[in-house]
Amino acid sequence: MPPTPKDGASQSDLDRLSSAERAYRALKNLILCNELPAGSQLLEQEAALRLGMSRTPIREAMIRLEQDGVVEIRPRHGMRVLPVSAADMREIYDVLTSLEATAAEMVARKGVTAEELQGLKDAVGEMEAALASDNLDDWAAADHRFHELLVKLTGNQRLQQIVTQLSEQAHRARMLTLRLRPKPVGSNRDHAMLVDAIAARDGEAARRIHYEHRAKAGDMLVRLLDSLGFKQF
Amino acid sequence: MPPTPKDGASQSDLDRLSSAERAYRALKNLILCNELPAGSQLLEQEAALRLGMSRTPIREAMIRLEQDGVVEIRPRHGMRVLPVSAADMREIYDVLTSLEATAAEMVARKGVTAEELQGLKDAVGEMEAALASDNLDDWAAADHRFHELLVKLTGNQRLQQIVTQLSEQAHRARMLTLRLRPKPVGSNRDHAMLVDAIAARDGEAARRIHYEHRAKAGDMLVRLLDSLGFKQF
DNA sequence: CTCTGAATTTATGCATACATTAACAAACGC
DNA sequence: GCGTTTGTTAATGTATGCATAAATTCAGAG
Repeated sequence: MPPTPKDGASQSDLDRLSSAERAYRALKNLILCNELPAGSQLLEQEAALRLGMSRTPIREAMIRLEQDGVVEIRPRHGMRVLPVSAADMREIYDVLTSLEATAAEMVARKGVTAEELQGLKDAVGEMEAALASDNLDDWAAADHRFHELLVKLTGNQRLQQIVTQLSEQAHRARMLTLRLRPKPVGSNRDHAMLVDAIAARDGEAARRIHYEHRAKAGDMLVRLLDSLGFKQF
Repeated sequence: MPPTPKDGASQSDLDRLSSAERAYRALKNLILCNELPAGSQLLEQEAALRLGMSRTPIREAMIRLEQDGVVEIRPRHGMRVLPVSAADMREIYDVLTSLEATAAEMVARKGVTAEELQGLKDAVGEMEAALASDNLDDWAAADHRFHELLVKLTGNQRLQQIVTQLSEQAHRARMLTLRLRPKPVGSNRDHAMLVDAIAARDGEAARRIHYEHRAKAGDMLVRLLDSLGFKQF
């Protein structure tokens, strides 16, 4: 096997990508990292200059971002990074809660291999370690991996794609509120319980546990965003 | 109020739409109506000629269709209308079942106005009438309206958008199997029961009824597609 | 007859040109 | 001063040109 980097893209990989694809990834990255904050506007020409390409691939990237629900294209004002209000977060979490609870049930009913279970356990372990060392960024990354893995284990690609899209929409707001909320100790407990339910192939319990887990997280985020008002978003 | 047509697009409306938007709608329409059957390929130039515009707006439309999950863009072969296999249908219905069951519960808990409830009842009535007069196309249209209205009543726009997208992916296969399955008498009963549960604001029952309803429909479609093999798709 | 490889065709990806029209600003009338 | 109107600017939507690279075809060797 040639030396293939497992994640991200190597230089040569990036090279062979189309400009439109590079533009899409670059812009999405800027947005998800809050480097282009909510409300920012970016003209096609500006983006083209910034990324060193012509307007055409930029337009194509913007169209995709608009369908992803992270920007809005306003005919004479370029693309505008969409703010995520408390109401938006409510919508997103209502759907995420439904889908991930279903995912948990599906995975529990179907059963998982020892390695797959270990993957979930590893993520939980990382979350506990991160929490012990007070590293919230690491915790968020591990939490994200856990949820991502759970959904992946369903094998349902549409489910994966939709959950990813919604998670990305919520990502910026989640990052901004990461340090404003109580330490997620309950979260780790929930995840451990879910892993047990999956190991026991108890679909009923898995659904209930994960449903409560996501509902709690959603309520907290919505309340936080509400209390923040629209200072950030 | 100026004479605004309530649905569809008037001539002048169509006129003021961008070519890219017209291309998107036209192509999507061709696909959903099976005029471009699954597996069809269409080059940019062909589509441009067909719709009387240049390749640029066609490209933009194709990009959107690809993100909608109805076509695949294959670099030297134009766009290809994606087939919907039994496994795809399984994926789609698993997600739809989860989301619509949640929608039913949300709507029941929230409660609906008399007019909204009547809208649901009207759709059920149309389905019964269509079934009585053996008009399956009308039945399918009314069924679609019922499900659409149910989701709309949640007020969750993201939920609506996702359900619409999945329904569109499933639409062609559903149409093809419409006449191959037993008459949907149970379906009408399910809908009537759901309406009652919503009227009674019984979220629990609403979820259960609609979950079973969608699960049944999904199983039937998957079995049908399986038995068809890949003749059509 | 089959397989290989080179030449040709052609669809695409991107850049660029251009017309359109919305946003902005300045000037004018009230 | 203030509202209106007109003129200007500039961002977009679409068309088009062009280089690239993939697919196909055809020829020739085995």
